[in-house]
Amino acid sequence: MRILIIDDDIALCKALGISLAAEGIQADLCHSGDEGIYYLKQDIYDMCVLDRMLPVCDGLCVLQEARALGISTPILMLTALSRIQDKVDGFAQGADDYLVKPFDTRELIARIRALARRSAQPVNEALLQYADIALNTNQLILSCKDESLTISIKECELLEAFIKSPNTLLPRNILLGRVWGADATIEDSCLDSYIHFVRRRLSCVHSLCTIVTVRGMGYRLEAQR
Amino acid sequence: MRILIIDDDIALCKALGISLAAEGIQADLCHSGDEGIYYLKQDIYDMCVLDRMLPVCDGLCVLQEARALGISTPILMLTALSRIQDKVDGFAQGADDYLVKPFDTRELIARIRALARRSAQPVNEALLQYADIALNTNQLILSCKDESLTISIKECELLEAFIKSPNTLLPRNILLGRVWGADATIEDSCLDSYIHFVRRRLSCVHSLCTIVTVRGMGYRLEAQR
DNA sequence: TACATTTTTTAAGGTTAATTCAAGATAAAC
DNA sequence: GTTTATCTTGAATTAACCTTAAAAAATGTA
Repeated sequence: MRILIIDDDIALCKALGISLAAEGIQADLCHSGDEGIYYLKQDIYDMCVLDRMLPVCDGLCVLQEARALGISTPILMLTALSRIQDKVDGFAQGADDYLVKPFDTRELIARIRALARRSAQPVNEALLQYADIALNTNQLILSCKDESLTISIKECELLEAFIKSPNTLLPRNILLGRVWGADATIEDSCLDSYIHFVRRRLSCVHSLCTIVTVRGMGYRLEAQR
Repeated sequence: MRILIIDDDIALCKALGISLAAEGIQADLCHSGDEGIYYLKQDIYDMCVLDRMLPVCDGLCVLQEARALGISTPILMLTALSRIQDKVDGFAQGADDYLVKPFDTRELIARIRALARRSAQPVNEALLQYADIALNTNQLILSCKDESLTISIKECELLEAFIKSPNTLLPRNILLGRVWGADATIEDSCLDSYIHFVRRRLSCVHSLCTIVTVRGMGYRLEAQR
């Protein structure tokens, strides 16, 4: 993690830099608002610690300009002012957190961590993959290279069973259990139909995957070649 | 915006609920850790305000359990303790912000806004945009190119849920939660109606966006081509 | 307060898609 | 060649969804 610290108190900056380094956080230091904007424009920081009181172009001004430039780096403001209105103003201008000086370094580090964690884009998709196909079980989307299509719930559950155990013979009764539950009151022919449907889906996206039948036993998902 | 408040101080909760409502923030209230977990599991909140001191299952415990369950809702912790170590512990467990009691309601609201803003994709909280549509959630105005019209609160909240997660399947129960709250005593058909209303709004402004239904699951907002 | 208007909720019937079933066609095994 | 399992197809069934209308609630206005 790389962060930017903008504060005219050079001694404080250095001390902070050392404390953060010990925590594995790289900190770039600068001491004026103009410099700060210059660095922020690089758009390479996970977050920024910004002092409210700076000569010439002050912290609030830096914040405003940064947001106006479309820079969305998370910003934690530091200030000697503890007036509520100052905090409210800071937040209104686009600050993400606010800490009053003097502060404890441990609290600052904890807040930096929390802000960085919160700002990272979450990547949570139930995406199953095998060979050239990908199955998003949340969205019910089957894709293969640049083609994709939506499928039904049952089709998805059946294909999911195959992708989770590729190149493995899955007995018919196991498949029935996975898709329709252990005590389903379903005719065997229903599985036949769905095997057919899923095969059609696979060929529709021109996948190399095929469901091969093992007579008297069940089916197996394989990739050609 | 819909948030969850978990605090055993019932009077404080009510007062907060009223203050937040005045700011256009919907708050669901609950007064124990167990309840809190139950509500958080619904995954319908933009953020959560969590008291550190709760009988039986305390705040830190709720936080831990929520994160262990994979719930990533932003959490702001409240506490009467101002010891640094307590804050550090809270952040380490996955809290996103920390406020010491007694606090000023304006500061809490500012922090709630900051956290929600940081956690949601769009930079501007009032104006949501996707593809050719823009939704002003303050003024309840939906616009598309040079056309615009005013819509109702419920329509707006539903559309807001879609715009915040475009191209993503939103299950029916999630949508019900986002618009009507976790424990709404609402018929499913009401959601049907509002999907219909919002679709009519979208076509009325000639948007390229459509709400596609994923049978048996929910709906997804997509932009044509 | 009474009335009008808008918004929200419910209910009912029509429509469509997903699922299930069954029958004939096909292919493998003996 | 007969038997058996699987494939394919189409039709029946079921469940989800859409649309509409009207009741209920909330809001605004005289």
